[in-house]
Amino acid sequence: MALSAPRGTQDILPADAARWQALEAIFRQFCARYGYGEIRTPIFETTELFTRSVGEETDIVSKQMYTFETRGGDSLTLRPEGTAPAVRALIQNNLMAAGGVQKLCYTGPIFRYERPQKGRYRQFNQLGIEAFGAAGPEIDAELLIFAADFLQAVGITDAILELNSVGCPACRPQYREALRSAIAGVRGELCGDCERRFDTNPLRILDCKVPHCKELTKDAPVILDILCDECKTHLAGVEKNLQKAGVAYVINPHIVRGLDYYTRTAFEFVTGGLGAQNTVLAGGRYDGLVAELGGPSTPAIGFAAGEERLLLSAGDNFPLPDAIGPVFLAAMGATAAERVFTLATELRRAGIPAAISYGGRSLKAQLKEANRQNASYALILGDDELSRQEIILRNMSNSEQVVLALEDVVARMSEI
RNA sequence: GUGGGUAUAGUUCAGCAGGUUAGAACGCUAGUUUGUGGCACUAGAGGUCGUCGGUUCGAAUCCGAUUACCCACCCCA
Repeated sequence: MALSAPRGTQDILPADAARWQALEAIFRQFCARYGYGEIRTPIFETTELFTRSVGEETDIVSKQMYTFETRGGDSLTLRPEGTAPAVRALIQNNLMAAGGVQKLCYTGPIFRYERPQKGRYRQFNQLGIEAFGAAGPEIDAELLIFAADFLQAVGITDAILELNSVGCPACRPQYREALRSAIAGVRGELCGDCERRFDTNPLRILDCKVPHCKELTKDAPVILDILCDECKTHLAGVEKNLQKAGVAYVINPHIVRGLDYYTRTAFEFVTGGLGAQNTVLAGGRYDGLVAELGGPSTPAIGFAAGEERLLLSAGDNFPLPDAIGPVFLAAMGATAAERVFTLATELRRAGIPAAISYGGRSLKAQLKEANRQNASYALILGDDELSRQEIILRNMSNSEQVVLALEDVVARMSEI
């Protein structure tokens, strides 16, 4: 019985790896432009890090994390997100002590125990950035410009930026109560899920897909009406800077964040083609988290994006750089095959990608192999048995051929 | 955790009112080509029809269970 990978995981095969490498290269390029330095944190952390950042009671902690116990009895968890580990590392290594703004970026696997579906896996890869120490709206706008341009650069041209403010500890509780009291009268008419959400997460009721729920809540208050002056000013500042940069956005007051440490700016870039998972990149401001995890009170904002979703969403628009295939060395005859092996080594040591075929196949088969490997050129070593020891350089794309001397081969290939 | 769909060759799929040796396309191997890839033609290899059980003289086909994958709900840090 053959084994398969666990549910919700996948192999990234050589044929796809080029896309991943290119995606991450583009991301690193943007990080360099905007001054984000890479941080690599452990794949697993203490469970407490996530229970403290996410909250003890949620479904997230109780059934969506990969938590396990060490032999020594410590509880560890495969990281279910990138922000909390980054914050932990920031605090532990005292990065804020350097003063100014700390900008961190990361890529890597994330683990969530969920039922897989389109664009959703149990192990997936995220790329993300976090900026610590800047409270004003400029950094929000800068980060959104980064995100918008990055999505463009990877070929996602139809993503829409949806922007909202979730308020702050001063005004969000007021909104939550205003919403509850507005809906309380029709609570009995809501669907079962919303009935439950009323207690657990009333803001999510506004996003219910059931038409009747939508109808019941269409006149419910939105948070933008209830924001405090500071939050309003902040949002206005973000919008002004986005407009100056020419970044299109829409205000969507239904964007919510379940957790209390989120403040003010919240956003999602949404797109079609991802099934029910229509968010391709999301983030927001979390001025409360660093202190929540025991660090100095530090304003912060970040975003993260699932790399699988980015590639899925970009599809054929993804700007895959042209792969330059190897030089393929083909042999006519047994002694020529030995010369091929030696010459391939010589070329590779000179830094030139070289491929050969294995096992003495016909010349036709060897050239077919060259084709399969997307070879740019083929070097055909002549038949020793017929004393035709010349080397033919064949351009695989237009079949042009020239004859080379053995000692010229490396120099000639270096030019190409 | 809940619901729906699918499972036949390396891949994408056909076959299914139950009936001898299970098909196609593409891919693969080789030949036509005293050695030169892509095009064409020809031949060949490759499947215990997801697994287990049941009905039947007979099951890829009908029934049940199970597993895997896909999609959606819940959740979404």
